[in-house]
Amino acid sequence: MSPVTRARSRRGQGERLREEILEAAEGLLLATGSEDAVSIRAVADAVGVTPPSIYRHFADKDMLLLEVCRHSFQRFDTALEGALAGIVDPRQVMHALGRAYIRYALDNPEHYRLLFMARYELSAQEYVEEMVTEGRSFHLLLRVAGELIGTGTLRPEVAERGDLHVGLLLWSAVHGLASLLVSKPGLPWPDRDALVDDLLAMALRGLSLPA
Amino acid sequence: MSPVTRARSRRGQGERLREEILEAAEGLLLATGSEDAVSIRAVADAVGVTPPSIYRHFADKDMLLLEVCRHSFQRFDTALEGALAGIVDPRQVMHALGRAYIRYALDNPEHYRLLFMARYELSAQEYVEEMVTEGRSFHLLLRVAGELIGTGTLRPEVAERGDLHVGLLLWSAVHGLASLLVSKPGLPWPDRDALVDDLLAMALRGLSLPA
DNA sequence: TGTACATCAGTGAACGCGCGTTCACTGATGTAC
DNA sequence: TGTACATCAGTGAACGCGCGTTCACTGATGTAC
Repeated sequence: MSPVTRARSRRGQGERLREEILEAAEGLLLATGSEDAVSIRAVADAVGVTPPSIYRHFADKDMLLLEVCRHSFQRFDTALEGALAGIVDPRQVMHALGRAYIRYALDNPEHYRLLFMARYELSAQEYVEEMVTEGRSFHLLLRVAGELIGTGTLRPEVAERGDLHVGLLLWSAVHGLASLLVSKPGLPWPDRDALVDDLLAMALRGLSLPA
Repeated sequence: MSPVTRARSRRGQGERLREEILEAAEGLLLATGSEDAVSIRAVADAVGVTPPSIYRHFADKDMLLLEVCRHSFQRFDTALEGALAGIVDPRQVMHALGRAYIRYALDNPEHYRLLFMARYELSAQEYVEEMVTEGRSFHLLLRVAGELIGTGTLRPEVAERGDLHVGLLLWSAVHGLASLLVSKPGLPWPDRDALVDDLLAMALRGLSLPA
């Protein structure tokens, strides 16, 4: 119960606390599994600092949450990219991507909620959507969609819609399963791996010409 | 600014207020577009009554929200069923269902959030998931999935998984698009109707034997 | 037909809580001379 | 090498707010006699 004794940061070392605050906020999100648990006071407590000192590093609570979001997007990007090592065939890349995507959502449900399911007020909403469209994962998705089109094996009426259209269709399928698993874990889910594989097979086959 | 003058309910008419409370809560959700705006006090205000009188009709706030949820599920069920009038071919039923589903989500984004995207505490979570699995729409989904299997036009390795598996795959695809449209309205969405149609075509084709 | 009374829908005031945020401050750190 | 001083990371106390919930109550309604 005795508070953690912190050495005050040396001059010019103030940035260290900033990082600790972000990590604590992310940790709280993961540990409590609830966005509501991330309050200025709870974060300050977790870091071992008083609430006002948060404001030296973040303008207000919204900005803090936005930065947590940015961090989470980067973790997410890294996780997806890591799953693609050495795979070149676009169909296999898409499978690996989908599997890694759903795995990330299941392993980090609260982060996933924050990235793709949460509601934000108008100004924050804009920022978060920009994080999506400017993010590495979104570009990865579009690139793979483009490569799929490039193989010439997609149905022409699909291919001509372009990579954004194709990418969003694939993302919809994968996000649908991921977010249902996250928000309704208690449904009578059949074997998850089979479901994921069948979903990806369904989506890719549905876009493709008959073999 | 002057408060609405309400006649007190006659004896035995107390149930009327209960309905008004539910309607006000739903209205608040729709109007403000935010679950946070649904507070006991705000609901009481909207109805023209003092906060404590809510407790005559609902044990606590969670119970109130749960009842709002139940109401919303019924509106949702009714909307879906209404879209199927006269359609018998399972593929056409699935298309109509998917279109109605996404239309409902876009027309009632906050209700959709409440039903399929929100986080609930443990006890409430159970109730809501029961509302899903016991609901008319879920049964409708399973029935259509079963009918699709019954046509003999699905791929055998898919058909043999059963209607729950097939139903969840179709739901995933549709929910994915619906929930992305709801949570990321600012993305560079191509034509929505085309996207919906292509998504449904993709899913159904992906599950089916080549024509 | 008139009156005393039980019922019960809704009130008014208050509680304790955790929240985001502010403000004037402290005191160790590093620097200028 | 020693000392006065500016810097600035972090503190302590307090603010006002809206919230869910409680409690003892009021007073119109309907009923029993």
